[in-house]
Amino acid sequence: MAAKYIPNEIEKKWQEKWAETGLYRVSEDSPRPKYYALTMFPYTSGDLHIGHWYVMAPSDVQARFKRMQGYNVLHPMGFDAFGLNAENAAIRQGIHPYTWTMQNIENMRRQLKSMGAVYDWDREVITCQPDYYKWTQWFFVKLYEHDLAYRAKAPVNWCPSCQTVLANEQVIDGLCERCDTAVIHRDLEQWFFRITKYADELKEHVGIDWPERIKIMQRNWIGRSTGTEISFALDHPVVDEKEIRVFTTRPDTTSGVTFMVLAPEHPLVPKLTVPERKAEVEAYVERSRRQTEIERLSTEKEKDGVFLGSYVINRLNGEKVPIWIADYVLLRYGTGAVMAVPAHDERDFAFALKYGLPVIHVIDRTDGIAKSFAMAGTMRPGLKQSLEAANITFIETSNGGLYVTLHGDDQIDRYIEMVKSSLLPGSWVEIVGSRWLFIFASEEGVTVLPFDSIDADRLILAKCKELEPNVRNRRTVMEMLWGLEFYHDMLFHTEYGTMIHSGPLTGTPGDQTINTVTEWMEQQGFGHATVSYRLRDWLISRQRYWGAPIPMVYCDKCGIVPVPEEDLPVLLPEDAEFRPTGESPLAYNEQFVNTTCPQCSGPAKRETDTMDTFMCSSWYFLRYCSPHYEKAAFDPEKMKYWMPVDLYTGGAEHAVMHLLYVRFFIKALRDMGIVHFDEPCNRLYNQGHIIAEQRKMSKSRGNVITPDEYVIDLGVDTVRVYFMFLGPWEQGGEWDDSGISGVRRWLNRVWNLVIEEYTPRVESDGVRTELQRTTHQTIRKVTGDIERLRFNTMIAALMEFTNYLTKIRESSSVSQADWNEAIEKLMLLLAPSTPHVAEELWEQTGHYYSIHSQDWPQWDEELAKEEEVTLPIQISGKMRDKITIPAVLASTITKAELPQFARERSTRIAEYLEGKKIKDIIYVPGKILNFVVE
RNA sequence: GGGGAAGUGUCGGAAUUGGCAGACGAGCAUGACUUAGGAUCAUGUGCCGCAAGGCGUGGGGGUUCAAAUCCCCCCUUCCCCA
Repeated sequence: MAAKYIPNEIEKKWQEKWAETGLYRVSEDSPRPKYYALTMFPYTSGDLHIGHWYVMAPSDVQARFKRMQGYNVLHPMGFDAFGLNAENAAIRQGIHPYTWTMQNIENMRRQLKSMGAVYDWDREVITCQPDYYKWTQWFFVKLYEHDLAYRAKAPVNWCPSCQTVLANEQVIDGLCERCDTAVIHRDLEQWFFRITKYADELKEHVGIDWPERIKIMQRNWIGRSTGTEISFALDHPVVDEKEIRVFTTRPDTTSGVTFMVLAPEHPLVPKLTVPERKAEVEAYVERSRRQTEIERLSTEKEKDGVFLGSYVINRLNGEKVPIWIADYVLLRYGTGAVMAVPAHDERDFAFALKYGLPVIHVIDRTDGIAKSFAMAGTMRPGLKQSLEAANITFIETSNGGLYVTLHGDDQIDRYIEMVKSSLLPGSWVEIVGSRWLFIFASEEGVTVLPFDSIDADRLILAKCKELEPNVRNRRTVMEMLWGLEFYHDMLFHTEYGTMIHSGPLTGTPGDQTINTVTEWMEQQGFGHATVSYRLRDWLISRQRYWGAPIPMVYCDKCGIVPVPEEDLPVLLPEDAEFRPTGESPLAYNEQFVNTTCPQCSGPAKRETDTMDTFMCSSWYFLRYCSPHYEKAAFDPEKMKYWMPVDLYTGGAEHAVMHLLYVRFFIKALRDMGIVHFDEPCNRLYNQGHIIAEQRKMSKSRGNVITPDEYVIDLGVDTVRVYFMFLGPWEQGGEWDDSGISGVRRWLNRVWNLVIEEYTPRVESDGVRTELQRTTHQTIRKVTGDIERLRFNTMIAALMEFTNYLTKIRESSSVSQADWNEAIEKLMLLLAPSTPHVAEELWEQTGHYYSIHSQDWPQWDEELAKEEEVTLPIQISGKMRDKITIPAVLASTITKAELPQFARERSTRIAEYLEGKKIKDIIYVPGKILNFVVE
């Protein structure tokens, strides 16, 4: 009896041997083509959990596969080691962030080693080590020198609990990403990277194979919108500015502007506030400052605002437009001011109704529908009959009022004529929707007033109030119309249509409005086409200790001076004091703060903020190319050899942060001449997430599951395979270990299959060919699946192959040589997935060390080809029988021969066809045969 | 509200992209074996039906000789953005 499979023994044995012999040491002087397989490095938060393994184990399989395929594979590992977690631990437990981080790394490294990956540990990169962050700082200076880093005062997201600034991306639903505290706004002097300079290039993903959904997310995040910047005239005694500019994507609606809204923190607000409104305005500004962005933009919340008491002039029609502030306008977006067109924007419409601001329609409906309500007692008898005669639809109320719906200009015109003659003096009727008219009748005659401007609104409302006491409390015509539910669907729309009520531009058709209006405004000199982005510059300052210090010095004489390369790194002092004050602990460290100016050698102060950790992770893949290089961030030759990355795997949660920053970084370096390519990685793949108890695993939630016990219990190869076998990699899913023993059982079977002696008995040529065919089909399937990162079906194929080989062993019907060959292929196919088992079996079957240095098996398309095919036969689309025929025949048989052929081969089919007339025969060679019968 | 992904047995999932639905594994059932194990092996296992057969891929409609797959409407879940 052969030795049993005892995972822990062979795992230890081979991991030691691989390390001793330097099996996975990577160098650049190889005749093989290079392959850079990068996995997002982990953040040093503590233990690795199975979520990390789910990311790393399949990547390792892919890298091993590429290695066997003959590539010189770089598949490195490192640690993203700066960041808030370490510092928070320091505050809570009094342990220095460096100590805490390095302890974590030690444990994580141990766990990673137990996974048996191909990582070349000589290339490990740790971002919090001075020899790494020296170069992080160096890149900062480079960006500064190329005008891609600048300092500005800006309202920033501030987490009161973490006491630090957060990037927009770190604010989730108005809460801090890390501690779920509500984020507030604060003005601070900050460092920014000019990522917006690259917005257009980042929006395109030229020449790279990235998942469509990531590209879409990045495009949405960048949010490029083309529109028009329009100037509104400002004539105010105490304000120097003579205009307020707004950005809009709907310049065609400009003549419908009935008010303007500024962000509460807009610098003009104090000056534009009239004294009697000062208290109200200040209170509102104060309140919105305390609110989170998400509260301000929430659609559930009713929009509110305050009138400043000042006006701008709409240069299109000369109308005086009141200026309001409202918190749904953000200073960061566009110009911090928007023109409000309540007739064609839902939010503005609600705002106008709430505050009694006029609503003027300036874009025609495209469906040509108009509505009118003829109130009971306002019409002479006979209108009903006229409407019926004209085929106009209406609903009569119990007291004789008519709800009229008009379709098209003809009906509207005819209706106007009918109304003109039917309307009783002292009454009015309005037509809304595809026409905006008020018809008034008095003893003197009939007056038709177009509802087309703010003045018209005033005039019409006054006349209505005279006639009807019920509407005397209405502030606008629209408020009056809104009182009638029948009209609701007519009162605002956001479609593009022909312009109306727009002076010289009236009549411009809907498909030309944007261009025509913008050109016209350009000629008139108060508007121009422009592009606006949602993407903001990347704020990188963090008021924290545990990050790379920003290498800048402030000198009274020379101003802002970067630290020269020979003085880098600016080291973090070891004796920092950790207090949650909101300022970097570095600010209290006098030895750190006080320095001399690199230019004039006079006394100067250091920048005390540190960098966002996304800066550290923006170039770590470059460092892997030459991790010990001292003269620069990387050895240019080695970088040229390895970069760009061939396959980058990691979670989709980095879609708009890390993955956008990395691309920006590379583009910036390219423009500086430091790198030679446009994109950091050619192929990106996002695996899904393993969740536990419906949530992502995290220490704070207490739902962390570590791989360690599974490894001790079942062996690491089983764990690796189980992660792959769970389901499609990109999908992730809830952790459930109920199937893991199945994988272990399978590996047991594999083990026994290979180890136990095989004795041929009756050799059969037929079985031999079949064995060969199955082997080659398996090689083809496994190769294709790893290439496409479909690990679950790859494992299933290997299981099927083992099941098949078990049957062959039972029949003992192939020669020893044929058996050995099949087993050898099986071991090679297993090598990337179960490196330890494969290596041990390789040795036990008398092969030389190491299986991982062997060539990946090739398949022969001819040998893999089926000799016979199973042909399903349908009668009128229903599956009735299957017949097995030679593959050659399947492709040569003619349609005419088929009915007879099928009858001969299948009595069932013959019965079904008995007495039936065949209307049609569908035959897809080797796939399906379908007789369509009467 | 907008954008994206998904919905298949008891469960995880498969289906070469329009051609045998349910591969592979788990679970369950029955049996065999035994140095009684976290075994191992064999057989069965979508639903209804004694059967012939019928029904079945979230629901409803459509295209097609043929739909899990394509089109339209609706429902549910997850992710991203407002």
